Amino acid sequence: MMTSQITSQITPEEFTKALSDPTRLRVLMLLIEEDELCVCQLTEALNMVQPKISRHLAVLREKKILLDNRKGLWIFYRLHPEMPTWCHQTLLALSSGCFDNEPYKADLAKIKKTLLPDGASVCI
Amino acid sequence: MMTSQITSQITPEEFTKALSDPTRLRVLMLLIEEDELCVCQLTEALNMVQPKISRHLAVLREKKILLDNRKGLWIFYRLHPEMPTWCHQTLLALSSGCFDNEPYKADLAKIKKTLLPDGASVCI
DNA sequence: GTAGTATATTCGCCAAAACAGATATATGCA
DNA sequence: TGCATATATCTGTTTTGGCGAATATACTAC
Repeated sequence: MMTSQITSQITPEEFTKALSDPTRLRVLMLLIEEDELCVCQLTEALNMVQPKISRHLAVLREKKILLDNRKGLWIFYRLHPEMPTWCHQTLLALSSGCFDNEPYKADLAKIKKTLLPDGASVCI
Repeated sequence: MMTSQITSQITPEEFTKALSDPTRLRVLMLLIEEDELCVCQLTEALNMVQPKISRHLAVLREKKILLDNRKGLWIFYRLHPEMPTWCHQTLLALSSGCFDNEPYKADLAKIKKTLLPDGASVCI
């Protein structure tokens, strides 16, 4: 017998609420451009204290918008691969409104600087 | 001399915050499908008291997401024609996540019932 | 003018959510 | 084992934002 796992999908209301915080929006915009980022990279790029970043990451993780992946001491976050298509397209549409403006442009520039040319990431 | 009117554009933070309320999201989803709707149609379709609808419409109007247009006793709201493209595309992406589900499906059905076949709208 | 209808706004209250700071947990290494 | 680093969570406080109810405004018809 096959038991299908019912993974409750995020609702549009939950999704827009998750996007409604400026910090979370900045994180998501970065993760549209970069496959994965660790907490310390985000803390550095957004210039915020670490617990603040972690709390917002937890919100996005609990809604299955982000997926976390520990690699030793670091925990990397990425857009959840099973996120519905409409969520991804919403983020893409928003990104075209973001990257012409601050702080999104500067955030991305800062992140790019912490990435090695071959894509390997460093933590400070 | 030509003086260009600097109309401050909505920011992505302001936009996502405007979308983060369930009532406002429902209104916007309806206005993606219907060119214009008056307050009493929205009040009826969403089954909410009129001041509640009006307050949420005011939020969207102040952010220039909606444009109001009085016709006698009725005030019709529509998506603001000068809304940035990325806003419109964001709403479109969200709509494909909404209309398979409640309450969006039922809201739209209710609205359709209050429209005359020729598109002229009636108020109850 | 008055009356009636549609819509907007104000006010006081309450709950959700963000915050700073302190602390806890997990991992790696000596 | 003990220590250092990265990240998560807890706690108490403050801010934000939605709500119901009452009231105000705008328009139409008489």
